[in-house]
Amino acid sequence: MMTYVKKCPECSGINLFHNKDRGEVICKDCGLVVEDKMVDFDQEWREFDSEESEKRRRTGAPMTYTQYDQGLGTEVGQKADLYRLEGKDKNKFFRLRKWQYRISTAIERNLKLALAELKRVSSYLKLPKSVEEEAARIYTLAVQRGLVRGRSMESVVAGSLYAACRRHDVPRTLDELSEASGIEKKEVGRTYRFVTRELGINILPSNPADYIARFASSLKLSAETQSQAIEILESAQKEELTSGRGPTGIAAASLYVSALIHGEKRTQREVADVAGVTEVTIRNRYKELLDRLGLEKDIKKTKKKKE
DNA sequence: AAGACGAAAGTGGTTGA
DNA sequence: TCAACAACTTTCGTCTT
Repeated sequence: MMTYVKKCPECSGINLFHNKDRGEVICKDCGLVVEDKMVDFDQEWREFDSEESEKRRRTGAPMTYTQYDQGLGTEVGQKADLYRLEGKDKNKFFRLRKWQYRISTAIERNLKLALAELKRVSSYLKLPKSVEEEAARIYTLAVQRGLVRGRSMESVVAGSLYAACRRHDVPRTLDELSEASGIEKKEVGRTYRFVTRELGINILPSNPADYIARFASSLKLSAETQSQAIEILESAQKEELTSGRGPTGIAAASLYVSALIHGEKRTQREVADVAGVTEVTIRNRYKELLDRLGLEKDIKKTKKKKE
């Protein structure tokens, strides 16, 4: 079973303590309750043969936020039942079905549509299930608080997904979200900020290192280049070159430099494209990196080697 | 000819009065 | 609510390989 959270969002500590009895995950460093909706996956009974297991099991499909009723809804009457009923029973059946229909409030209908859209976008971006779940949870909360009013459903879906990505350290750029959802980039950003602020979701600035792996692989760079890019990134953070700057630009520049050092040169254009920034930004970051960390000699070294 | 570089003007968002 | 501001983009001309 994969853990839900790896790092404490408050202090970034990794000493997370799973308290199964209370269904909580607690950060040992700062005491923050990181997650309080854990599901206890153990069964509390034992079964010795198939008969007992039939009798004692009482759960159905897992509960999930990606179904509009969290997978727990009741449907009145399935087709097969319909033909078995007669007279009074048949009337009863129709009455019940009508009821069921009326119970579905506007919220539920909205959720049904939205979650379909959410799944579509999520699978387009090949996002892990956990992120999809989180996004669905965020969206559900947003609907309940009436945050969708005045905004398009799609944009809130995109915003929720973006927020979920950030929380799970699987960063996708706003551009990618925008492309997948067909919502303008500004709009996605706007609703993302709005939703996270209104719901009080902590927004830790995304770590540039999280982008490296994905960028590196789409540029087909070696593992060495990749790991050096992360080293460069870390020293850049020590030099305080990273604060206030867009994380994608920094990640892109680190990769660019690292590729130069390893003789796997990529053009600024290529790197800029996968990172979703312009060459100019890469140039600026790149220059800062060379200035503050003595990297010129490393690049020259690989140049000479070539000759 | 393509890529790298840098200047200048424009954009959208944050901040602080 | 408005203006100043920082980061980033777009555009374009020049230099280097």
